[in-house]
Amino acid sequence: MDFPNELLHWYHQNKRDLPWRHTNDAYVIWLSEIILQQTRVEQGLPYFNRFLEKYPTVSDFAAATEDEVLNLWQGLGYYSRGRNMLITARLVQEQYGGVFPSSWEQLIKLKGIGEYTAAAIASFAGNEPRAVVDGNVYRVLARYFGIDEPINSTQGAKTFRKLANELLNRNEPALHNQAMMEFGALLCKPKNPACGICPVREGCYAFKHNAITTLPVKLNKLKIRKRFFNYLLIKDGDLILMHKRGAGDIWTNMYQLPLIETAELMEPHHVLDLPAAKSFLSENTSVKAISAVHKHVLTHQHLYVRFIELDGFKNKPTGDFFFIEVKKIKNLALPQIIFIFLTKFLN
DNA sequence: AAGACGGGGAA
DNA sequence: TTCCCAGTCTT
Repeated sequence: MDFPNELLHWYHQNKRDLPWRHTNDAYVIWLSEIILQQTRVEQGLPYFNRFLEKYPTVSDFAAATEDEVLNLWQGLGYYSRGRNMLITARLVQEQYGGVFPSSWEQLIKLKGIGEYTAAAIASFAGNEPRAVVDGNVYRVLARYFGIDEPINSTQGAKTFRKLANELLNRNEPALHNQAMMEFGALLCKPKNPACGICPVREGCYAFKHNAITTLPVKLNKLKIRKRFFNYLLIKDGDLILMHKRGAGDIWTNMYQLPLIETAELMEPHHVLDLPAAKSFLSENTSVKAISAVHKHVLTHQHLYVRFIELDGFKNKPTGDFFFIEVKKIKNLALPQIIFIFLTKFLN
């Protein structure tokens, strides 16, 4: 049996029972694939169930508001996925009459759908012979065939895409793709792969040459920026002052407390002396409480976050600032750091 | 071609 | 800590 067929055989015996594997509905497949981008199955699963329950069809999704979608997406990260889904759902509703496309050529044009997702939906929903190349596939192919081209270089991506399509079982593209990914996720794992029970280890370059830990090769030059966030907690009875973030930074269009960002970690007293703080303060504003510094880790940034509770405020809020009832906070899409703090603080 | 974009789980 | 997850978009 050749390599792809061995994996297919392995898949039939070892696959997980996942809800999106019981449907051919392109909309449902799309929902699962977007949620699973850069996201573990266990983390995405509850979101998939909630989204499908709230938006059973793409028409239901298209009728949602961005606030609603982001609120449902809260905690999953990479929020542009949620915003792009709404754009795509509305386009599918308008241009395709609410019928989600399942051909690669149509899918690749949609917002939030790249090469991987187009191949996934086209093969799972349309039975189109397109090989998926995700993190699992990169790893499995790099190890088995001993490919040391960086998976995140332009040339490397081309090499792996070509190989993946050569291997593709064109009679069973959906099962083939599922098998490749499942094998990478469950057996040929990044760390401590289960080579001891691997059905294809005899043909595996990395197993034979003891290169499991060096393959796949990935160029990594991640620059991490430090940022210092001072959040102001301003309450007026059972109202709390909130701010809607704009585009061009993390957490686009999500909600936070009034923020004063500083170039370095500062004492709260000095933060309040800054010009940026003036619009929130009056002569009789006093500091009520100061939180410890919370470190919040993002992929490209480390946030050092402090919450400063104030008594009294100055102006009627304008623009993107507004007071909202505390009990309605749960309807806003909040970054995790804000959500966790407020959940604790308000209870 | 490189950088930005979240959050969490595993080792 | 470090890695990386059923990647995509922007510059």
